[in-house]
Amino acid sequence: MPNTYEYPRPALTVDIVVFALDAEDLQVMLIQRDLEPYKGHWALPGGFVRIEETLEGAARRELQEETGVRDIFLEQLYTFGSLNRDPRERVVTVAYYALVNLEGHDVRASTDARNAAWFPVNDRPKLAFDHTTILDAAYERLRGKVRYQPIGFELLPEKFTLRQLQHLYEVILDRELDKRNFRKKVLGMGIVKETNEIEKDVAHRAARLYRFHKRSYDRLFKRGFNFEI
Amino acid sequence: MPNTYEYPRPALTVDIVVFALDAEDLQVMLIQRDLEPYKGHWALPGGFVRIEETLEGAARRELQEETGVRDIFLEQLYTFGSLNRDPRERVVTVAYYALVNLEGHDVRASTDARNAAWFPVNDRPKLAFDHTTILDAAYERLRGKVRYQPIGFELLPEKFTLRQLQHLYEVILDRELDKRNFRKKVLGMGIVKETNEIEKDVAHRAARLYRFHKRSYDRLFKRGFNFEI
DNA sequence: CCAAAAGTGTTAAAACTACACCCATGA
DNA sequence: TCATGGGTGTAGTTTTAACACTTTTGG
Repeated sequence: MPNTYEYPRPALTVDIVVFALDAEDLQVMLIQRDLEPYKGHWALPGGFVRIEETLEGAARRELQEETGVRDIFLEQLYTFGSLNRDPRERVVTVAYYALVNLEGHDVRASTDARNAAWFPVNDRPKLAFDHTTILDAAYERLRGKVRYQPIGFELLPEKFTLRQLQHLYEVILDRELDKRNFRKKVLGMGIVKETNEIEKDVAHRAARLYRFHKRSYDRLFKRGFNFEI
Repeated sequence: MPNTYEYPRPALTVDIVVFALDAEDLQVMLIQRDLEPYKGHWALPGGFVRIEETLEGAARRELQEETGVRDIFLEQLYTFGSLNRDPRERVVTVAYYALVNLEGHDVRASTDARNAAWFPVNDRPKLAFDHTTILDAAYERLRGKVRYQPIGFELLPEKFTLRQLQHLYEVILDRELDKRNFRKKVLGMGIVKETNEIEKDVAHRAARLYRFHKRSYDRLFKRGFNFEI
């Protein structure tokens, strides 16, 4: 008999918290459920782990199927296994968080016959299952990690202004930063390289565009350098 | 038919990396396997998650069954799910790491008819499965986390000397620290309280004993205080 | 010519680093 | 009385934090 085991096994799923940044806020992508339980509620994208795919593989597949997003920064967050997470049966979920830049990826607001949409992290609907707990954990991880690892760049287009970068940190850390000190610090680290382009279509002096220089960062990191905003 | 599912499911296990500190080194607890595969090899304590217990519950149960250790600091590390971790079938494991103080807990070197023993983290045998990867990840997590969260105290007895605390950081961070600067910093944070006891049975001037003051730490932490060694 | 954001240095305060000697205790 | 670690302060350097004006550009 296939799929029969000596002892009962929990179902295993992945759920993904996808963050993006618009001009105002940090956003999270949610999907409206079309099945019970929690039909009609908003939830994190996710689904079952297949027997022949890795956890990260499952996360990437679900993300593409449900939101059209691919080739993005994805990192494991935490595994949630409390007993009554899902009213149907025991389900253990491995949660991931992802960072995308809204310009570079064609994140459709609706795919796969489901309703997908961005919500501000701080102004979101009630979520299905324990997804509020998962989202809170992801947000906290992001806030913590962004300070000492240069993952924030994943939320920006390849070329960005220092103002955009500062805005990113201000939104995530939820406090204002001093412009001069911020520039001094970021430029002093030598991990962004200026391009010879400037931003376009702005109604004021155009700012220089910079690019994250992973090569420099990796070199510094190996020497014990501590990226810290 | 019980334990039969529509789709195949991976087995779900927990594995625990238990760290302790002796006078010299950081140690890790390993168990010698008495069954195939990897019979006779050393491995991390761990085992299957039962359908009616949480992940952390499974970790604590296995830890007690296999090593006799209980009531200790335990934190989820990472979930490992690559396809061929286990030669028998697909097994996903949720790894935890634990910190114990050798004085306070009666960690028997052998229980449950198995052979359990401490090994220096930097001088350990080859491990079964992907347990070397798991141990390395735990060690890295410990090194990272100990610097900005006061989890190191879990490796010490309730009352400890500042020298012991400094030694702990030197071993984990693998570098020497300046005695005066270290004391200045730790005492300046106000998160250890001196007791009016001194150490005993030492062949030199006895040092004052201190105690970690969680209350003060929690208060500072809420105000955004950043514990940093 | 106005509105809006770009870009740019200095100074005071705080934190960090390096460093050496006397003291108390038990063997 | 000797060996061992306990305990203590200062000075130079580096890092951080606070702060305001001129320039460029498009509307």
